[in-house]
Amino acid sequence: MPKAAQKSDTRIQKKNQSAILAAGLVVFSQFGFRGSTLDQVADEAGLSKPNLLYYFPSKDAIYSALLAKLLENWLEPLRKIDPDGDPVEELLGYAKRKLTMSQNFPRESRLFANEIIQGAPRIRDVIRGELRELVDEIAEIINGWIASGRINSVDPYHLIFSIWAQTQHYADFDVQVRAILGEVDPFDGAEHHLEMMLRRMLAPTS
Amino acid sequence: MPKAAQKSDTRIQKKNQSAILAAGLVVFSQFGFRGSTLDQVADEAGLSKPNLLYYFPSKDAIYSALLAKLLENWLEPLRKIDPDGDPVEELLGYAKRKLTMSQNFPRESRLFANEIIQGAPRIRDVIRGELRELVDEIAEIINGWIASGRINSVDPYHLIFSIWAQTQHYADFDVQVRAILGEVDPFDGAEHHLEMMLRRMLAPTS
DNA sequence: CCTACCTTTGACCAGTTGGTCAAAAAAATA
DNA sequence: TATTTTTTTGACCAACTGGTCAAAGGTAGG
Repeated sequence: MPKAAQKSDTRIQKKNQSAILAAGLVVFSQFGFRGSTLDQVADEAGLSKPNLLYYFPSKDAIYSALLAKLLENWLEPLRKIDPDGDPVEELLGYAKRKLTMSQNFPRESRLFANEIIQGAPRIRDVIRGELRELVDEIAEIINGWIASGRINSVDPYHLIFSIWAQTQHYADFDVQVRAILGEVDPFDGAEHHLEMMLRRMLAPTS
Repeated sequence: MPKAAQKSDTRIQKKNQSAILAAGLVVFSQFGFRGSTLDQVADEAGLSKPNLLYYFPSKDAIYSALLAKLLENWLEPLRKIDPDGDPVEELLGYAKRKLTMSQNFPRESRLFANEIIQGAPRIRDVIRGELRELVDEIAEIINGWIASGRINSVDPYHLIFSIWAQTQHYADFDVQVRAILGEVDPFDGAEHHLEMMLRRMLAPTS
């Protein structure tokens, strides 16, 4: 590893570190932590294995770095929900942001899915802490909207789950979705479907 | 492996084969094929590794046997959709059947998810063949219901995806769901939410 | 060009992996 | 009980795993 006392990353360091993370994402998102090997990652990054370990102290360090980076982007869209905005548009906006993430960062989604399926050994704390609190806050907001009659009655937690489920499905089950749709681009129909679904579900029946 | 020419499985064979498959399910569903080891499976099954390989010729054989068994149960609920039944009740019934499967067989769901995330190397053909055809048929049925005005207009493919996504989410992301809900049982609210969502979405607005 | 540091690599290591095999132990059969 | 068949196991193997290390090759600044 480049000396800890170093002041800032050199040009080469920046290039190789990001090459390693990019390679790690490709490999880990497909095979999970235990199913991936350093040789695979090194190969994908176009570096030798000892060279990998010059930039990261261990396989675990690469994986953890990826997870950490991922979690930031993962929680962010939730925070953007505005209690003072129009309820339906806020929730719709959130769903669309998540869908766009599935489209643009499918590997990140699969990395996350892999980690959760394996029991979330490295992000248990974040999920039980930060994420849970954040979801609780949003649930409060949604309950407020319901109480004031601005949207239909729904369980806010399951509403959030169903947005997560539907948006991530297009990234995580990409292979299956494309196999069934054939030539059709999944994301074209997905956005329209999601919007329609949420509108019909949330629009107050007055 | 027990001699191929054998007439039928002995008592011991039946017991051990199913013990191995049960153990394989536990291990493979958590770590995927590449992330699992024969030692883990043997340990979980309470057998020695060479003993495992007396019943199954290879790690791959155990995994493939599990996948094959899984695929049967996986496609079955879709086939039960009755074109002559009440549209909303038929779709609701399907969704509930899938949710019950997530509740009772979460490991099977995760095994499937793992396989798909990894690119479905061993079940590509089934997905592109049998599954696709089956979904096409159901899509036809749904389109018929829409044409006759018995349910609201929806894209049948994305409707099916959203049922898959939401039901499987409770099995595949079990850890996350429970971390957020705390003491609350996810499946209680899930069924009600799913039903309400589908009814609001499908009920013809006349 | 020289020096000091940064980067890369080949050789290597101990532990793990999927899998084999002959022989021992148990069961079933006669 | 004697014999045949099925089941189990310990010892073993080659390939692969994550990781180390000393030495070689580059690079940047003086």
